[in-house]
Amino acid sequence: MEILPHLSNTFVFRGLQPLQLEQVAQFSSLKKVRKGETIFYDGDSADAFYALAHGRIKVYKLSVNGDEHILHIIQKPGDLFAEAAIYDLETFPANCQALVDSEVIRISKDGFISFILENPKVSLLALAAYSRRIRELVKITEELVFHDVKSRLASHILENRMTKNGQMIYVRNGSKKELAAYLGTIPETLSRALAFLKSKEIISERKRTMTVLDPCRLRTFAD
Amino acid sequence: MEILPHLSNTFVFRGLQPLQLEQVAQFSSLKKVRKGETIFYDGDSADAFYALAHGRIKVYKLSVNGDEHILHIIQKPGDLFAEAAIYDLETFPANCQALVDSEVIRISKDGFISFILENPKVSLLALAAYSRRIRELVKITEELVFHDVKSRLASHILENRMTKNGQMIYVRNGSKKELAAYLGTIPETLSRALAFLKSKEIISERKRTMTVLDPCRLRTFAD
DNA sequence: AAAAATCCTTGACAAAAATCAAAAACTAAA
DNA sequence: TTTAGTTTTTGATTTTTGTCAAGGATTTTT
Repeated sequence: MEILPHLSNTFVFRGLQPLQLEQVAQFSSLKKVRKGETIFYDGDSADAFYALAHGRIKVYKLSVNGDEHILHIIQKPGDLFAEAAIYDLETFPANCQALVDSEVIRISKDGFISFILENPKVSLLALAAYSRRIRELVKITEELVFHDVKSRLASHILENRMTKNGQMIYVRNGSKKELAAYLGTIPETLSRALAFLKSKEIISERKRTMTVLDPCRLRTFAD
Repeated sequence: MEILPHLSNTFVFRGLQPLQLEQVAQFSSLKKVRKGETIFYDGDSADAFYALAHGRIKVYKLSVNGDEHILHIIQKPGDLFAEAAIYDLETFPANCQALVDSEVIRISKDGFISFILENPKVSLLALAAYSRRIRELVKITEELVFHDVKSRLASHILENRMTKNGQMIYVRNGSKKELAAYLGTIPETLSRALAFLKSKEIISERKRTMTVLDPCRLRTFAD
């Protein structure tokens, strides 16, 4: 059980005393999930929440005709998911599936609640985590309402870019279908948006790496 | 100072002991705001959060060209707003303005944090409140991605309807412009969506009251 | 390396929604 | 009540996005 190092890497439990971590470990368990495996379904009874140990997890909703909309992709070890369901909901409000072979930590709802009651400082960390998620979601709705696909793509690239020897690059880690779902559109529309940016020589693309050729003009599309 | 009854009506402080309420009152203050008055602007430093005593408040973002998108309308006394900014943000992430003459309770950030640390049970209530907001926002993004304006309108009516002597009615409390912004669209498009539902005799409208003539068919548009 | 499967792109078209402009309906003020 | 103001509706048009279908490209499997 090498669960402790993973726990101390979650931002809710980071900075806890070793003794407190031991307590948390008592109501937590490590679970391996294979690529494509579902961790929980929309509507499943929610008696736990999860932290990512390593891998890639998607949290998504399905529309009546089966289109999926990705609400959240968890890929940073230590990030929590499904916490929203814990406090006042009986069932999970979305589906959750591993995109690659992953390991997740399952943290029991009841265990966590009694732990919080005994360790009030932890609750402030949890509240902060929640408020971050809220702002993330507010950002998403704002993007959806104010901006078209081109500009949502531009923002996304600018917010997730890295710099590699002077070049501004964005490395896509999922499929384009996934990226499209994340941006609230479909692969065809994403493809056209990308084609547009490439035709204007604002970005270039090779494999999973996009290079931003003209950051300035990309920014004008982003807002 | 008739602040105590208002406090005990907020869902974070509901159920608190009189003594605890007194404590909360010490770092809270009642503020009158006139219609149109701004409570805080996007970017203002966030050293407090708010609860509605009575009135109507909008929390909204402005796009670069001045279009407003309403993220949240607070009209239920006791509802919190601007809490997201408290825990890990220095500034408010949106604007906030009174839609009618209102009274709000300003709750100091520092005061609240020390209070939580001494009263861990309250944090569970706060966490529950947060998770509700998260689900609300998830619901909004989902609606925006999956559904067109007609169906967002239909859902909205169905979720906010009341029953008055056998009739299923929806009473609009803001302007249509406000409703349009809330639904993530513009007044013209809302107007057309309404005209459509009226032409099909699914709803009728008189003043600010819409009567649902055919709940069944309205529901088919909602999903 | 060939075959199969999946993913991505492109085109033609249809639908949804935004924009612009103007008229109509409603409200509030003089 | 008349006027002035705002809000709402309607029409014509354009832009954006989705749908469907087909062809390429890429990856995976055998």
